[in-house]
Amino acid sequence: MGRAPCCDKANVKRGPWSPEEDAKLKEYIDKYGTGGNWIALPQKAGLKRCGKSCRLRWLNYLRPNIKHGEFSEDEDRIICSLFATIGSRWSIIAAQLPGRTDNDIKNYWNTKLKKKLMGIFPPSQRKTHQLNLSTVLQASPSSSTATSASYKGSNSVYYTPTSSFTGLEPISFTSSLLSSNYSTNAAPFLQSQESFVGPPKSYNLKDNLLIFGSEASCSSSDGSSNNHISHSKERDYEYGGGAGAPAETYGEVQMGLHNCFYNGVDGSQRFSTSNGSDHGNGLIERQNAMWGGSTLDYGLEEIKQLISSTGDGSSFLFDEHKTEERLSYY
DNA sequence: AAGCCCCTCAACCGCACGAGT
DNA sequence: CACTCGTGCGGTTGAGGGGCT
Repeated sequence: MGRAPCCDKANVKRGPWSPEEDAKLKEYIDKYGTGGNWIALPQKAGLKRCGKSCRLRWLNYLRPNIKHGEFSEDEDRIICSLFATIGSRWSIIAAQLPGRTDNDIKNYWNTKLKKKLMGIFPPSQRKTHQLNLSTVLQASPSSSTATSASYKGSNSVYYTPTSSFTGLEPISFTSSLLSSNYSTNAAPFLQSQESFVGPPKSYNLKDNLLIFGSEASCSSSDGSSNNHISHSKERDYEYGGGAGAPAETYGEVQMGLHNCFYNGVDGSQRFSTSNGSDHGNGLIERQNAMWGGSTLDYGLEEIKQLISSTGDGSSFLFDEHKTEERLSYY
C-alpha cells in the first residue's frame, strides 16, 4: 500500500504563485506563524495550495531576509569548499550562507558554479586533475595521520579522527574564484582559527564544538570519543573517535578540501582523509549517489575531484594562511 | 521578424526521517 | 513494535526569457 498523498492534487492549484497568493500567505504567517502545521495552513490562510507548496514558497521566496541575486566570490568559495567536503548537502551549505536558500544554491551550483569550475580546468588540464583515488591513497605517506569518516545510513556522516591531521595540503585553485582572500563573515568556520572572531549565530566554539544551523544541538555520545556536529534537527555530522581511540588524538580537524578521499577497496566505500586510513567504523553506506560512481553523474564526481585535487602545485596554490581551515574539537 | 535553442530558476516530486500514537 | 502523519531534503522538471541564426 502506497503512502497517501499529502494533499488532494485535484483540488489544489499548482504552478507559479500569483502576487495575491503571496500576499495571503505572507499575511497569514506574519499574523499567526506557521502553527507548526503546513498541511493545515493553506486552508486556514484561504489558499488553494498544497502545504508543501506553501512551505516551499515561504522558505525560498517570501521569508524575510532572503537574499536574491548574484553570489559573491566568497560565497562561491564557501559552496565549493563545502561541496568538496560534504557533497550535495544543500541545506547544510545554505546554513553557512545567510539569506541563501538550499534551492538557490542548488540551482546556482547546477547552472553556473559547476560550469565555472569546469571552465577553470579545460579538458586537457582536467585530465591531470582526475585523481584515481586508490592511487592517491597509495601515494599518501604511510606515516601521515588521518581521519576517516563514513556515512551512517542516508543522512549522517561520521568523521572518525584517528589522530590529528597532518596530511592536509593547502587548498589550491588557479582562479580568482578560489584564490582571493577571505573577507566574508558568511562562513566563519571556514576561516582560519586565528581570525575567527565569532559567528553571527549558532556556531558554538566555546567548547570547541561546531554547530550548524539555528536549531543545532550538540552531543557527545561517550564524552571522549565522539563529537557531534549537528545541523538542524535530524542531520548529524559526527566527528567521532574510533573505538578505544584516545581522546587527545582528536585535537584538530582541518576543514580543507583534501580531507575526503573515497576508497573503493573491495567494494566497500570509505570516506577518509589523506592516507585513507580506515578504522572499521569508517565504512560508508553510500548515500544516494553522493560519492559513488554507479549512480552519480560523472560530472559531479569530476568536479569534486577537481576541487579536491592539488594540481601541480604551481598555478594551483591557495594562500595557506587564508585557507587552511581548522576546526578544533575535543 | 520568426523560429529555434539554451539557460535559469521556481516549483514539483518522491523519499527518508522523526514524532506521535 | 508498527503504523500514520508532517516535515525536510535533494533531484528533477518545465515555463519563460534571452540570445542566436
